[in-house]
Amino acid sequence: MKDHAYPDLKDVPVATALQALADPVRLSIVRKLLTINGGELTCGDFCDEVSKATISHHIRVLREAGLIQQRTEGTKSMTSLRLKEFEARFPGLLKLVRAEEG
Amino acid sequence: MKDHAYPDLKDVPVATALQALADPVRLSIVRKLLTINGGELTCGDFCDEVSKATISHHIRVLREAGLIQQRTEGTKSMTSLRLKEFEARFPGLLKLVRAEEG
DNA sequence: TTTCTTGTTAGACCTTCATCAAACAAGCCG
DNA sequence: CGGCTTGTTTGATGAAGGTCTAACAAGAAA
Repeated sequence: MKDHAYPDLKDVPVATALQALADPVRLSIVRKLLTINGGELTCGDFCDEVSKATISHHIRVLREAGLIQQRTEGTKSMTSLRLKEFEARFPGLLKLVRAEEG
Repeated sequence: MKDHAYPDLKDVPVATALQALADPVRLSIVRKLLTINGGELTCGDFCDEVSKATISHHIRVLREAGLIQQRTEGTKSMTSLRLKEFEARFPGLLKLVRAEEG
């Protein structure tokens, strides 16, 4: 498993960020990451309702929207939010997601 | 043309608001409304790049997401942002849209 | 009334995208 | 080495939704 590149947040358009968050599965992923306060989770931790292939797809969308970063550890991919950077680029957006505990 | 109902903002999920704003045409509509500082525009004012049927569709999506309100005046439909209410429900969201003058 | 203007709706078309199974890649562990 | 774990990728499928034309609705204007 190779490491993935993730974008500079100043290159991420608002529409991309909004679109990334406008999906129930991705919203659920982000919320899970928010509840553990900036900690790391593996893809497997998100596979409650959909297949690992689907999760892998959504993780990619979130990564390309600048929301998350990943670190490879053995066969696992440790995923965490880019909290400070994302908040600096899109102030208040994550707070809206956190507020509604759906 | 009959008047449309628009939702109570407390009943609008975050995902609905994000999805409404995650489209280039709708983003452009909202930005036009933002530039005139809470004023009113007709559907025709948005028909630069797409047909009036398409605009009507997008206006409906925005209305059902609680972003806009409409007032009938003759054959025209005066559209304006629900600035205060939307800001109260989703603090900072419209500011993100306004910030990026795309 | 007839015509024009403005917007909505129905229907069709097509792109995007969410989803899955299956195959693959790559690191761990016996 | 061979099997196990974890993710990724590919290809197919189906649903959602953006777009248009054409038909319609309703007020304005002549």
